[in-house]
Amino acid sequence: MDLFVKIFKALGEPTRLKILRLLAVRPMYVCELESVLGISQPRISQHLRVLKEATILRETKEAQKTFYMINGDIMETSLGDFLEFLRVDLRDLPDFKEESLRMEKLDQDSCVISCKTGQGSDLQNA
Amino acid sequence: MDLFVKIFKALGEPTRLKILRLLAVRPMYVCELESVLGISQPRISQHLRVLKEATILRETKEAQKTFYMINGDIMETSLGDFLEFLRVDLRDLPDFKEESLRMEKLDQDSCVISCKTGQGSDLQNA
DNA sequence: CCTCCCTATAAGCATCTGCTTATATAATAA
DNA sequence: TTATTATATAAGCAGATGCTTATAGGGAGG
Repeated sequence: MDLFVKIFKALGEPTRLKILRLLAVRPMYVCELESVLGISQPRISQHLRVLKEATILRETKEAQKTFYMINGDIMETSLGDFLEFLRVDLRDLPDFKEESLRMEKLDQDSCVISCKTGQGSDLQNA
Repeated sequence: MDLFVKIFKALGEPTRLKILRLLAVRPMYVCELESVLGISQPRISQHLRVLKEATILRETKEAQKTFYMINGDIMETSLGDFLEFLRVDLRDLPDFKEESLRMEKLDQDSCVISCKTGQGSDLQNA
């Protein structure tokens, strides 16, 4: 889940989306991105770092230049994984261990209509 | 592009991802989410609003309760659209009109190795 | 009516984020 | 060496974000 958050956070910024879209055309040097985007070099470097730390990009050093490219089929893969994450049984997700139990308890008590009551019966098990 | 940013920004937050994952099991009332997640009601309401404004969720009012659910197949659709957005020709994206031109110019001048020079020839057209 | 229940919203606060300017680092060229 | 090119990083600041506490408002039931 943490990786999904990191990836989505990286994608949820207009400048970074633009960089990603340009690198989808072809890998580029930082200075090329600077020319094409028309924004400052530090600004680009900072966004590239975020995208790289989210495993979306990877880099290759060439002399003084740095060549940035999309990390393989990361987008297809990770977005596919995310849809799968939404589909699988909640009990199979370690991050949702407690939530899974509370939800089953809640479904058992489905005869109880009030939320307040449901919460009460839940607290008995907390 | 703005919608993509909005969607990814909404997804790039752990609490919201958890809410989304729970609603992938079944639609729920706010008070149910409160019980299952074990976090405060205002906190949930605020996150629900963000997800709703990103078109990820929709709501149905039932008396005092509000029923939240995932907005159809929004995730499959929008993530598919995003992959398509990364694939299409840059010139077909209105948001990349200027970038598209600058990039073509940059590719024309590919004989010029230096970024500095490339930037110079680009500025001639600015 | 009055009182809960459910939800939304507002205010205040601490943290995070993205930008600019300035500087550091490293490789290349003169 | 000194200067230049390419990139990364740091500092500082304004605005955004997420949380808590408090409150508002609408419906249900006594």
